[in-house]
Amino acid sequence: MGEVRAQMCRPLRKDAERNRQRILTAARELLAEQGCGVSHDQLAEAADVAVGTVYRRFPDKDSLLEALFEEDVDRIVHIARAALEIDDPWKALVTFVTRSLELQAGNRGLKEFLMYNVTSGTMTSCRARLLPVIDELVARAHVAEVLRPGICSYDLGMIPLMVGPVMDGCREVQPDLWRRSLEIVLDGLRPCPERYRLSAPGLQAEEFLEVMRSSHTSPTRR
Amino acid sequence: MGEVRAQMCRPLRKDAERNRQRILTAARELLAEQGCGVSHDQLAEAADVAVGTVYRRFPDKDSLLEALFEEDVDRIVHIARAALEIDDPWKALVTFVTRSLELQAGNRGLKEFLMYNVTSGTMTSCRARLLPVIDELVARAHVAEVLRPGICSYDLGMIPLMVGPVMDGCREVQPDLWRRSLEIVLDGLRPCPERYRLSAPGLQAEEFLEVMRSSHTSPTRR
Amino acid sequence: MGEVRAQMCRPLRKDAERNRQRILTAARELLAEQGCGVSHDQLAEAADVAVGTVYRRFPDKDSLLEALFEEDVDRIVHIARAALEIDDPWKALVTFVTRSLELQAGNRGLKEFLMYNVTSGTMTSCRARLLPVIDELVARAHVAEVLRPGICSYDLGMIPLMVGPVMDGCREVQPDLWRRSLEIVLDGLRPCPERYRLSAPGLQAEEFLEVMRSSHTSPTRR
Amino acid sequence: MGEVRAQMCRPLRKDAERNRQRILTAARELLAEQGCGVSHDQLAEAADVAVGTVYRRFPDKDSLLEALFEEDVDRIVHIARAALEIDDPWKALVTFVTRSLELQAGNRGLKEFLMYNVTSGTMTSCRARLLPVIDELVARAHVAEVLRPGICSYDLGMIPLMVGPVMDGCREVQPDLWRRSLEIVLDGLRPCPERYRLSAPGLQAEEFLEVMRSSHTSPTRR
DNA sequence: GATGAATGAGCCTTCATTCAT
DNA sequence: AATGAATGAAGGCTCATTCAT
Repeated sequence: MGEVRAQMCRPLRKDAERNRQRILTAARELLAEQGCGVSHDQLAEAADVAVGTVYRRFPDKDSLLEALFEEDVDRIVHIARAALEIDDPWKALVTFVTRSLELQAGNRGLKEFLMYNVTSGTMTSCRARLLPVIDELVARAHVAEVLRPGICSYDLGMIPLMVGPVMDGCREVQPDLWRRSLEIVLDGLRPCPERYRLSAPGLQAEEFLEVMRSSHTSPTRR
Repeated sequence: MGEVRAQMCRPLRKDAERNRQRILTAARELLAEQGCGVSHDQLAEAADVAVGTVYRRFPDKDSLLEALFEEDVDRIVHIARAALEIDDPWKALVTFVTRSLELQAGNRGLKEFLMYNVTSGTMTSCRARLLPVIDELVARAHVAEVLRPGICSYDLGMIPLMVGPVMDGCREVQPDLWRRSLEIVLDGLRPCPERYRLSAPGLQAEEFLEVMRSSHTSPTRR
Repeated sequence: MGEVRAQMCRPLRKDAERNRQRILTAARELLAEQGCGVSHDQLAEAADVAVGTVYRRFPDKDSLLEALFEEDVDRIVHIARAALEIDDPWKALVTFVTRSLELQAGNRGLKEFLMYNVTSGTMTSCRARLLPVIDELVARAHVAEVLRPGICSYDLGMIPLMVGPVMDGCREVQPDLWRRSLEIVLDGLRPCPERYRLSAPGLQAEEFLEVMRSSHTSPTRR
Repeated sequence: MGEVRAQMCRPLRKDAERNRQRILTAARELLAEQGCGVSHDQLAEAADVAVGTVYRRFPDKDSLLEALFEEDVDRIVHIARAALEIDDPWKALVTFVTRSLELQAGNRGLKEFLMYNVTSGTMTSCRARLLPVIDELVARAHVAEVLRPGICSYDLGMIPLMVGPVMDGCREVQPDLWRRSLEIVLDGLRPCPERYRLSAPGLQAEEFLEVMRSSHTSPTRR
């Protein structure tokens, strides 16, 4: 919110911009380590500015989280583009998902943000940036028939949500355990003609797509 | 801890037991709605007792959460037993998982508890109660060759973690959306001979089992 | 207070008396170690009775402290009597004071009680029991002219107050340091003809005695 | 601690300094009356600031007590310096001790602080400020042979501890009664060649000094 | 704009005391 | 009489947010 206005109005004064960067840098590190619960005071101290400055730049915690998240999305877009270079469409998809999750693995704040913002406006706008690339990854896989029919980009979008808690819960035990759960999910995305079907299957693809699209155009606010 | 003693020593006095139930009832509702962050004061007010009473019965938040969780585990054990009555081994497994998740769907507190207690002692003891039954479900499925080789009970244990955030994130959009993600995971558990394999697969079954078992015998303390 | 009534009315029932003793025994130990700040719950637990029982027997903390103090006074009277057996009047006095303080040295609760009850009714009645014996010690010393003229029993009564804080403050450094301060005080009690005098001396003996006596007949209540 | 930083870094902002003074003023009064047990809430109300402000300035009770105590020490140093102006070495000593105690007489908090901080770091640093001046008072008295051989500054340091409880205990009876006990102690400090000796004297001077010095260089932490 | 002090609500916890069982 | 559960005031502390400097 506050962020948006700042970007619209005019470029920030030089020192203000420098402070903004300091805050972002400090916040990135702190949030990755300690999650979204860090206090404004901690942030301010780490950034070596006063609390008031944090508030001026990021009127609420969300606007800060969003700014950080935007940067993460940049990287994920980058990963997705890189994956498009891979010839094997399934391998491309797997590479994209795996790389994205590795990004998320060490970043506690990011996982929390994802969990509490599935339907937020920020998430919607970020999805808008990601969807074209992911759609292409998905489309290629469908053409090659290496993806279970009916799977769409939104299904991929759930994966970070699903794997995050496994990362957190198992880190102490074995930091890579999440890869096993991911493998199961990826297997679940594969086509498998002779597979048994649940008698009462969940949402079918068309219905699912409609629900997701409508929700993201006019996002539900909590 | 405090709870344990109460259960070991002798039945509570009648009035005490009544208050204990009041607290549990209020807590169940509050936690389901608002998550584990509810304060002792809120609990006391909702249960219509004084704070001190809450503290007497549940000296720390954990002991309360654990009491509630025990009840949930009771139900899940029940669900698992009921599933064993189903002839079709795959259907039994699916039914168990689905019913368990339905239990969890409306309960924010339960989901949070699961996420933050993967390696806790409580979770370990609860797992000890659940594992025998689940093991049987899994064994039957393996015998019938309807479960991907290498899948074990611990893999099933990750499912609540994985589906929880999808439930939360999508509730506002469409409360049943998680069933679709679950379907993907369940498909991932199916055997599929001709399936492609990831070039760099995650933990293999044997290694995985060893890690999980060792961690749960002497659980890592946070 | 409550104590008094209990003693007046009738002998306690046997189990009640047994509980009373348990409480006193536990309290003696706990208070000696931890001072007067121990909670009723601690006391009850240590005595292996319920809090309510502590309250029934000793309606307020003071009545318990007083009961314990009575016992201490018994011992001090005993010490004083024993000191009267010593021929050298000065040595008798010194022995009495030193032994009393040794009693007090390991008893944090006793020191605190003394400090907060100088003018209490209990203290007054205890003093009444002690005074005759101490008076005799003092009188003998005066006759032998080994005590500075004007010193009276009440002056001796201040010594435990004075040495207590030295005991507490220096225990960690050297548990016997208080003996040095005591020595100074004892030296101050000796006659010393050629001694300089303070230009503005404090209360003179007669006045002092009068003040003390009047205060102790009808003790000021805080 | 919190205090220290404030004093080191830079002068406080004007409004902050004003609040700090308010707090100190209120605290001085409250502590003098009610002892060190006053709560942060009481302090805040008396100072007409919010609790948070008290905490910001004095993160723990100790830092507040220390700030107050520093001021008291300032005054005592002043008194000691003034005493050095007095020609008669004994009279100088007596004046110093008496004036210091008068400062302490009406201040319950100060007495408690002294009693519970004999070996604290604060006390050690304060002693460091006082010792030079007191040493001079003591040295002059020794040269003039009006002080019992072996008495040192540390012995004088015990006097406030000793007289404090007498002040408290007797205030209601007669607020000046402590002067009589002080007189005894002062007499104990006088030289007196023909005086009897205790058969088993306490710590001798050399040993005493060593104990005290070592303890105050590296103070024992409670 | 930046600063950081002040605010005060709100959480956690303990404990003296009462009173139903 | 004994028990021990319940009460609730009170103290300790933190932190998001505002606003004077």
